[in-house]
Amino acid sequence: MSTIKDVAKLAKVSVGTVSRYINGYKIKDENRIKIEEAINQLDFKLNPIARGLRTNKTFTIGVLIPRISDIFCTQVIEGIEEVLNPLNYSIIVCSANDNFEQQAEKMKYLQNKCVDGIIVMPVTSTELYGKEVVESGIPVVLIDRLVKDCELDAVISDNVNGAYSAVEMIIKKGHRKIGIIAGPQDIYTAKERLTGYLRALNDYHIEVNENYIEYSQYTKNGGIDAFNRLMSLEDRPTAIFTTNYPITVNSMKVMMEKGLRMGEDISLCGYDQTELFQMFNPPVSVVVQPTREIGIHAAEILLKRINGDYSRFPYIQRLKTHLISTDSVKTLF
Amino acid sequence: MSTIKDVAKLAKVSVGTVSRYINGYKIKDENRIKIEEAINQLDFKLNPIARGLRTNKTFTIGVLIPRISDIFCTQVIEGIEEVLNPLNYSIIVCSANDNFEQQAEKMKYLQNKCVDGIIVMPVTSTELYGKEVVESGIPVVLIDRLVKDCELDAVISDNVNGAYSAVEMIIKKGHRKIGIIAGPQDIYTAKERLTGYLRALNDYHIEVNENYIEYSQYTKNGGIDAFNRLMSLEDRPTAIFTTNYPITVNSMKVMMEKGLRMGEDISLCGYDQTELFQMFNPPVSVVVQPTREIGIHAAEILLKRINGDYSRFPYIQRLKTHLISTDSVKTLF
DNA sequence: TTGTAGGCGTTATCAT
DNA sequence: ATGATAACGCCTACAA
Repeated sequence: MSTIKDVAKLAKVSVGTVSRYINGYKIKDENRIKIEEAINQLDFKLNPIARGLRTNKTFTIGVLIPRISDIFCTQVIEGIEEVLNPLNYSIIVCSANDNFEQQAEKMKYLQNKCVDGIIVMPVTSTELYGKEVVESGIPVVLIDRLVKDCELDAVISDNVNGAYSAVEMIIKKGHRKIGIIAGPQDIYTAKERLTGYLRALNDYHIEVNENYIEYSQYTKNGGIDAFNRLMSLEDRPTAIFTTNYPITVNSMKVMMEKGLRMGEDISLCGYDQTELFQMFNPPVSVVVQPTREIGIHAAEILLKRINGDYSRFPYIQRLKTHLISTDSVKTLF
Repeated sequence: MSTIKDVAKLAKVSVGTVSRYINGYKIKDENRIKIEEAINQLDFKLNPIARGLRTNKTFTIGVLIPRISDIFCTQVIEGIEEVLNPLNYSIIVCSANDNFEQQAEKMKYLQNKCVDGIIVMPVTSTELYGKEVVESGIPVVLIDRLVKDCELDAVISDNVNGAYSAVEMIIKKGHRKIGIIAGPQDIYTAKERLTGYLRALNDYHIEVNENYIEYSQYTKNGGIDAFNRLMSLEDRPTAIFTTNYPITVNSMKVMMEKGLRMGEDISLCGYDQTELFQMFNPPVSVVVQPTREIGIHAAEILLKRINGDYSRFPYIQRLKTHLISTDSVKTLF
């Protein structure tokens, strides 16, 4: 690997001139040409490690998500890449494995790795595990979930209205006994979706039946027990709103096992999209989040902060969801 | 941020001693204690950038995959993480966006980023785009696909036997008219799966009908036309083997649209697993790859190479698949 | 506009 | 076992 020293020698200029050329400062045309020739000839590549040592910038950003194999997370990452890659930033991906201790650890880890900024999807909304990192001054942008008592930029989707639109659709199809499997109320998203549910019932003057509100973890196996409890009620709901992907999938699984026909014996509306959902018979109604856009906006805000622009901080951006309405929710009248 | 200089000053030793302590060399107990105290007091963290400049090791490895939101890829990454994270390596994830030019670009990009090694899932098997990078001496491990004329370590799944087991199962259920939607034959995986198909037919003395062999791209929308062509044959196959995830999904989509019942009007066996596949009625037969294991083994080989151990190079590791056999393939006799 | 030289935080090579 | 010091490759005053 050749260095700017080699380039300087070959071009018969000083390293300073070479460095200035690289960094876009004005130099004599004559020198520019000589330098360019030397760079080509030596196949010179700037060493980002050395530069990072001087400039305290590594051109890498950390992305910390609850789980790597979660399609929601990776679609967000695609959005992030779309923005960051053209600017030559690389992204270090870390998984918290759905675990808040690991989240705190990985936050510190990324800080120690000298990333220029961090985009994090918190595993819980009660507290930002890894807060010390934020306090150290490194830019951090939240995605998908807000965290209590935490003044940070964030890009989330509008969960209240997302849930509202789903429940509204269910109501308009004639359902009155509508169950929900909500997530843990210490998770921001989960809380908001429950709020949307309650708000819709309220707006349409439907009395809330506490028995129809079930809770479940937002982890991989969530929803199974909750769904079973709803099904074993004496006056069971005619429709169920499942508030995230695993809960939706697992509820469907239980339905299959029990021989319940979706949209016939029981209506279902889920959250988060998979292409496969639309291939069931009937296709599954879902609230779709703008995953890619979340990534794009998060990356853009982060860049702004990295470049020292702290205007409108903390900036909380709420993106609209959209609803896919299908026969998985039966039309009663 | 404090440096080892600060630590040295506070502990009243030289920077050399501190550095030696950090790197696990023997130092006087008395000094060790003083240094540890100083480190705690200053909350000293080693700067990996500076270290990297000296040692030419960054403790980051690059992972280059065709597409980030592909579940197969992310499961592999989880395996990689499992091995690398405990060792303090971080992984930079890059997507080639199913495009060989981008693959070449990203290979160079990773090299310029000074990663210690690269794990790459090639977008095609005809050539390793980014070969110059390999020639520069940086360790590279292939996953999922081998590349022609390319002597590199690789971890792949046994596609021949994977396909063989699927077709064998179909045959044993009484089918004789078995179609296949194969992938582009310049992709190693695709070629092997076709080989497995042919070998199974041969072993069971079933004549190959060229009309039953269709090809399709391995991209997101692959399989639709191919499936339609098979369906429009006068003497159409009774069962179809779809050789990757998108083709499987899209074939199912076409079936739905045409009102063909899977496992009844037409039998289907696919490739690659999604939890949703098992929730259809009937569930979908598939060949399942050991994704996580591929990641684990790839990371382990890469580590070996990074540490200078080039024994048994190039080492090609072939992992077994397993078959989920369901009623999506009808039992004829 | 250019060259020179010091420094970024480590590690490694000397002597001691 | 330790201390002093020269690298590592780059950027950036500073002086010219």
